[in-house]
Amino acid sequence: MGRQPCCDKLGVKKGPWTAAEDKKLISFILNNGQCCWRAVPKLAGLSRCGKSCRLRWTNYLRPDLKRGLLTESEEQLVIDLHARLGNRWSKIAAKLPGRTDNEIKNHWNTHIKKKLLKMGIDPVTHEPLNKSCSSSPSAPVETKTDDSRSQLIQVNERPDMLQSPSENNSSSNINVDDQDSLHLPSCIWEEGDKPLIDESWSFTSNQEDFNSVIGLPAWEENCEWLLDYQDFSITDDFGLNSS
DNA sequence: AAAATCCGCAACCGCCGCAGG
DNA sequence: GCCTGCGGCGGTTGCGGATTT
Repeated sequence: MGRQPCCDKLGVKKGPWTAAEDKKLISFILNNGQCCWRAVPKLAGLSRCGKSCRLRWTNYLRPDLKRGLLTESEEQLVIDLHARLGNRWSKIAAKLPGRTDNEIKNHWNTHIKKKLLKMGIDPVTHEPLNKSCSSSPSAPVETKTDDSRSQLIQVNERPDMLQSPSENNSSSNINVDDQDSLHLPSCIWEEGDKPLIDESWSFTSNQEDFNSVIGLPAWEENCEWLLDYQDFSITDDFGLNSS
C-alpha cells in the first residue's frame, strides 16, 4: 500500500538492449551495487522496467557469466539435476557456476530435449521411452539402444557416479579432457542448495573485492566481449562508435 | 541466388512467495 | 491479519541468423 507499481508500463522501453543501455546499467551497478531493482532504471537513467534491468544483468551482463555452449560435463550435470529437480532451472543453475537459469532452460529446450528423445529417453520422466510410454503416450517410441544412452541411464540411476567426475570417467560420458568437469566439486550432491560459488556477490563498489570473492580477473578483462559488442553496434545513443 | 524453413537465444509475461506497511 | 509491491521463477514468444531447398 502506498507503494508505486514496479513500472508504469507507459514510457517503458522494451525489446533488445542497446550497447548504451548496457553501459549505463553496468556502470550503475559497478558504482552502486545491486540494490533496489525498481530504483535502478531511474537512477541509471534508463527507460526500462526494473525487472528488465535485473534480467539483463543476471542473464547477460554479469561479469562472472560463462559464455558459449554448455560443455559435455555441464550438459550431463543438467540432465542429472533435471531428473532430480525437474524444471527448477534456478536450482539447477545454482549448481553450475557462471550459467544462468535462462541459459540452461534454453539449452534444455533446444538441445538436450532432442538429444534425449533421440536416445529414446523421455526428457520429462528420464525413463526410456518404451518404458514410460504409458505416462506420455504421444511421445515417439524408439527402441534403439546405444552406448551413450546406456551411459546416461547409468548415471541417472546412480548419481553417486557423478560425485567426482574425474574419478568416474570410465563409467559415465563425462569428458575428462574437459577442464570444466574438473571444476565441479562433489559437494553439489550434498543436501541443501549450496551454490558452487558464493552468490552473495552483490558487491558494492570495490570491483577488486568482488573479483577476489568470485575469483575473477579484472572487470575490464572480463568484459572484452562487451567492447566487441559495442564494435558491432557501430553507433548508439552515447555516440560510442567503434574506435 | 532467392525463398523457405529451421534453430537458438534474448527478452517478455504472468504467476508466486515473501516481506513491509 | 490483510493488502500490496518486489524480486524471483518458469513458460513462452519473436526476432535474427543459419541452413536447406
